[in-house]
Amino acid sequence: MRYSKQRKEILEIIKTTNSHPTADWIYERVRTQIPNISLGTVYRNLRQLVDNDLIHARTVNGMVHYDGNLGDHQHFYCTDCGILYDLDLSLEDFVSEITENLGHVIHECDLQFNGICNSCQQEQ
Amino acid sequence: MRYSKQRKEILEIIKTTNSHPTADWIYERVRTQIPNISLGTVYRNLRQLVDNDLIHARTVNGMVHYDGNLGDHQHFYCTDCGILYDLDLSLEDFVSEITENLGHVIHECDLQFNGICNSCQQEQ
DNA sequence: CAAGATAATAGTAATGATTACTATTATTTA
DNA sequence: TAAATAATAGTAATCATTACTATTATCTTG
Repeated sequence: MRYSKQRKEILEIIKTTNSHPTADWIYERVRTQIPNISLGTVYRNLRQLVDNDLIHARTVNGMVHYDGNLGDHQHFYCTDCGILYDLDLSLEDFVSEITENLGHVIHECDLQFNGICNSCQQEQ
Repeated sequence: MRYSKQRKEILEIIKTTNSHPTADWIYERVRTQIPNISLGTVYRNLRQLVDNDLIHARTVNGMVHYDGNLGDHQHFYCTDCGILYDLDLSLEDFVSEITENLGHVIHECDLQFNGICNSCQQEQ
């Protein structure tokens, strides 16, 4: 992977933003620095950066949000204002942390494990 | 909300399918019963059914999957074959249940809480 | 350091899932 | 049973994302 100034700028924006921006938001932002950058370049780089594990992608409400924080952490999504908050919690007491300490009201809990299932392992 | 034969058939399909189908899969399936049903009708009904909490929607890999199982449960997504398995686990011992009993290998854990955040509550 | 190899780019066209629109049809309820 | 209106089929439009192509920038190696 080569490092063009477009790629450097896109990575820099994601790394210094903790609001989990979308591709379009990143495009508008990077255009202030590189006015004639192509939207396709933004998408190509986002995919490249995710594939190389330099950033993470997360789909919320059908839109992909990018996250430069690679540390193991969870999220709280406000269904009213749409902000996706970072959470840094131990599994034992996350619920009380969210409701009592942070004051958010939980309506849904969205837990999913990704990996290779039993039957796919048999085939290898 | 009225109950047309299209709506009844779509709901029936989702309720009797545990493979978390997509809109397009449901469209192909319902067409065997109602050949001239419109794809728009399928989407309109899926939204309606989700809004009325008769089914749940879940986005995986940028595609919306529908779930007729309204009970509190978690999921395991195989990144190889793409099957989204149902899990019914207590939070304490879910990881050992998945790896030891079910034999799946976990690569990622995707945990998100949805609700109303502290600052949105202040505004009300 | 120069030059060839090739990865990345800008710009544009295409795709694919989903939504909007409109005239017509079906369901409801009084 | 008939008026009120929700839902439909069919089609066009939208919106995020991807594909394509000729050109440009980056990397590597002699």
